[in-house]
Amino acid sequence: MIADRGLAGLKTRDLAREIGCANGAVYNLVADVDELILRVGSRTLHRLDQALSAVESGEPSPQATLVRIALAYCDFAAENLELWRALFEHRMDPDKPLPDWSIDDQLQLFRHVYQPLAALFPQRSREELGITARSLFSAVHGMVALGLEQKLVAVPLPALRKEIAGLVRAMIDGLIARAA
Amino acid sequence: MIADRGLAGLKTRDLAREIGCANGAVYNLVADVDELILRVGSRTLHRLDQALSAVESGEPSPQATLVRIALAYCDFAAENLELWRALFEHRMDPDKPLPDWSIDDQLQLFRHVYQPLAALFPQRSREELGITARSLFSAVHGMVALGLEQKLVAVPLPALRKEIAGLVRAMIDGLIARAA
DNA sequence: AATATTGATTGAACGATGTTCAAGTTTGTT
DNA sequence: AACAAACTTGAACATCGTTCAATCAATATT
Repeated sequence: MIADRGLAGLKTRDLAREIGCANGAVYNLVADVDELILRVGSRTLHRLDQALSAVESGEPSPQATLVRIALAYCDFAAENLELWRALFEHRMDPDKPLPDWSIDDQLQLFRHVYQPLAALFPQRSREELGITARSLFSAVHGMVALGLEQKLVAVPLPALRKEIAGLVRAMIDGLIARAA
Repeated sequence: MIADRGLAGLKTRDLAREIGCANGAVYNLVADVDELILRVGSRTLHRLDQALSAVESGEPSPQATLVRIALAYCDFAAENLELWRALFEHRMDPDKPLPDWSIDDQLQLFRHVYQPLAALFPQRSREELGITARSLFSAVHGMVALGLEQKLVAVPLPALRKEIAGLVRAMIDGLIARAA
């Protein structure tokens, strides 16, 4: 339901009707809609993880791998738009903290960026690499997020991919030049 | 109310009580909560615009200006966290389109990135520059958005500023190197 | 086999929330 | 003073997530 109606289109009554039970029965499977959304998010993150892993195989240069990962992220977001958006649009009540399994899911993502980065900058510490990996990931995420937004001018997907590839290469080149 | 309770904490009844009128009277000032949020967003965007303009004065190099703009964006987001989040968290019904004045507000933002970029790459066309400006802006936005997120590990603001400055410089260096 | 216990299922009900609207009140004009 | 226009009110409506007493089914126990 999230996939084709968006997070806002998820209603417990519709959901109950679709799976064939009374609306109250939803709460035997799940404590909250919050938990429901988190569990859907967990599946989405795992599929995203697989999509990113699929492009890491046998690549010559770490640079090329990073570009391919960024493009794979973009493609996944475009092909799973609503599910991907649900990962970031959803906000918990400030007092209810995220369960640990959900936090773990999210941290796994940076791993994909971390490894090629570690190959590029072997002299850097684990912390430095972790921070840079997060920054790089965030930058690409921002480009995808605003690029796929309908709010402003919609960017055609091929143009967005080209921009992402260009800017990722520029970022890596710049990082290498600064390290030298 | 958005500023200190967040978008989700904005309730028409609370609002009516706070401004001293009946809950129905809110709809004489505004057609929707959507419009209300958009109007608050407009104010936020104008203040953001001013904050970015304030760092553009008499700067030597376009590079330094771009870094300062990125940091100013980060600082504004940190100091106006909930209002800034409201700009991006809010989603309209898919059938109700954004009013023109709201779209204009948002497009103005890219102007700040466009001008220093045009100084750096005078040979590029207006379209190319516009696209690159949007990409650069989006990348910084992504770093700020995920950096200020409490969901994952909270990043201390000084560390985030350092990361943004570093990656912006790297991106610009990379763009220049590729242009050569 | 008969009964008791446990657990799932139901759907009505509650509270919160955005929105509407008939009725009442104020304000402005002639 | 009399009328019209506009504003204000607060009750009512629809739609949510969520709860829960009652019912039902299944399983365990005697």
